Amino acid sequence: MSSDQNQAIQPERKTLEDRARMTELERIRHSCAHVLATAILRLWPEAQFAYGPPVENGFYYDLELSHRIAPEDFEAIEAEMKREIKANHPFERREVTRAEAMADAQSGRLGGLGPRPGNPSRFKLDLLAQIPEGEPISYYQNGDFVDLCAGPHVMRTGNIGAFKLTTVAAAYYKGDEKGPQLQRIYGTAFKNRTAMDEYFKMLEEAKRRDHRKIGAEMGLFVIDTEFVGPGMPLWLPKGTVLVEELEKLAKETEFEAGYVRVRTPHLARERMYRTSGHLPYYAESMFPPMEMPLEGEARARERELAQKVEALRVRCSAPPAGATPEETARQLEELKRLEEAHGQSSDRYYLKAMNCPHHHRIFDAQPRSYRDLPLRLAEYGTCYRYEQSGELFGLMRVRSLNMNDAHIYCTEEQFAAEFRAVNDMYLKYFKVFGLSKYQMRFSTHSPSGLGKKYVNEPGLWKKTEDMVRTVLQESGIQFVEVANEAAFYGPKIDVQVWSAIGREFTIATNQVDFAVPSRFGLHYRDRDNTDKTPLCIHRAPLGTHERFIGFSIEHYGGNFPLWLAPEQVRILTLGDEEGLVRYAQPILQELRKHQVRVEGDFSSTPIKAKIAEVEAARVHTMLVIGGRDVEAGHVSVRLHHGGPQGASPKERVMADILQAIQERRS
RNA sequence: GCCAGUUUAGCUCAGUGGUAGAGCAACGGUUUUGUAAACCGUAGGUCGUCGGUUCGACCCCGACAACUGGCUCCA
Repeated sequence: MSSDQNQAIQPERKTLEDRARMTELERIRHSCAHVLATAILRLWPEAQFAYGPPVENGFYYDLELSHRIAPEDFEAIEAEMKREIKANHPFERREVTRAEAMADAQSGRLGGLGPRPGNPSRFKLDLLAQIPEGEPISYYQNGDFVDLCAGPHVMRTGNIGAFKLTTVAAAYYKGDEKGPQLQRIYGTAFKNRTAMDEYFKMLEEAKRRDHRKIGAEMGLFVIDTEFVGPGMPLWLPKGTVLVEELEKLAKETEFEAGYVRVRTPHLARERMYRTSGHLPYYAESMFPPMEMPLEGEARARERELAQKVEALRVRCSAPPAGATPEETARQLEELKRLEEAHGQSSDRYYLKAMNCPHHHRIFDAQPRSYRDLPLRLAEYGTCYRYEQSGELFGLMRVRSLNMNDAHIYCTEEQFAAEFRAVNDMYLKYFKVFGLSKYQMRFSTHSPSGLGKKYVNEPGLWKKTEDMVRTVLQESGIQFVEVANEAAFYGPKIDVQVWSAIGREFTIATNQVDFAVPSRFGLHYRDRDNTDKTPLCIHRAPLGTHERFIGFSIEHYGGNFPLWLAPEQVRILTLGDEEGLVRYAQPILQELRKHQVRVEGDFSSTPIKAKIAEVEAARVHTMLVIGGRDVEAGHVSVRLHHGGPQGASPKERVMADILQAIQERRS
């Protein structure tokens, strides 16, 4: 994928070398962003501009303006943009000194049509401060509009062939949730009208493939927000087929690769997530805990403890007149101790947001020898994550999810081979699904996050990151390395894929964990009769059912290969005459006997109508049976989206269907 | 969570300050057929929820919820 996609996700300063590599189309779009700013300033001269880069499908400009720009404003803005393009102003580059740039920013000239006294260009001032000492500072000017910009641009505004504003959104300045929120105007631009029309046609097609639309059409899943809750899909029978076919594939693949399966509950005590270290990092994303009533003695003890704490609190907040400072300090100490004990004695349960701690406890449930390693524990575990409401998105981002999870416990020596095997498993899956557009992202820590976002083990970070990098390089896998995106317990590889709509998703993950096993005190007895802590690899090549199926729906446009199709075969008779039904019925029975998902339509409905219905339902194969077929011992095959395939002996057709399913033929 | 928009029948959508329509789907009939839609009929909605303005609200205003497009986050 283009580097702009990454820039959009992770806005880092482009280097001058990056900029020099900007394609013609990117230059057009970047220039169009300047033209957009020019137009907005004509309408609202006080607007303040921040970033205005090209992105994968167009460009945007972030701005601050008291007027809320709405799509109704687009017409007026586009009219101004057209004027600027028609004027065909050249984009003139000028290098300036830092002092000059600061002065122009102060006067409001930068990112404006002229000086704006009392309205300094505050974002440009901030951007200036980010330009490293010694790097040239440049302006680009088109007409009256002067912007702080390293370029490059097209020669003239007239070189922007076709453009259109698309949406308005909010964006945080520099992506910081706590920073100021700006208005972001998105648009797109192309060399000419034809290219732009093609793009919008593609968007239309993408909309048709949207997994939410197809999911409803095909009856795959529903999200019942009223009774179940947002982000918690219900799998309908046809969607459940997809879930179970995926599980079958995963179980077979993992079995072959030496995994063993386990099953764990959906809940665990608070202690689990305190020990794992997830709570401090992750509490926001977990459903709030369930407080369990205590019983018997525990309850009496708890009550006594609560009283003691309360009494001590009163005494500490208002010490008696004669109390010495030592006494007060001692009581504060005591209060702290009791409060802690009080907190620990409560009985809280959390819905699990991840399976690893449960698996760690399984590892610890039996004594382990180096001979047991690598131990690969696999589970399709159900997890619950309290994602922010604005994050929820069809099947792609949900609150209840089924992970294709496994944890591999291994020695350092085994690590490389195991990690490589996991990567190979990804590639194997991608082949089954015909996924060719993907990118491996190697996420590392950042030293500034140590002790906050990341466990404070600089040495281990370096060591494991080196190990992963080496594996990737040795196996010749293309990857990009991204700093400051690791898990809190170690570096990871995420596999990004792009849906038909061009949306980017992390579909799979492969993570190293050097921290949590030791927190759980996991160990194995090594050759030299000492206890050692294993390394742990967290991996989920198929991600979650929810996301993977959501993605597959869009990938296939709902036209699943035979092995995955919710309804694989439908048998259609030409009318409901007894002879036809008598011939068709045993074919249906025979296929069912072999676990084929087959239905029959032996009604009197006209054949054209039956076919129309089956095509709309996206059933993979149709077997049409009329008088001619009965006479010859044939069935007429028709494929969804493939049209009539002619008549063949029924035994041969059935055998071929079974084989295609068995091979998971694409 | 933040910004903007949307919410009318199962689905796709009309509609007006004076208490709602179409097509498809569903259901009941008729129809007996060779590869994407045969005909007739029936039923279906306190117009997202709650509150306000009004003689009167699906329509105007407000709050909330869900969804959509982004941002932040992420499997």
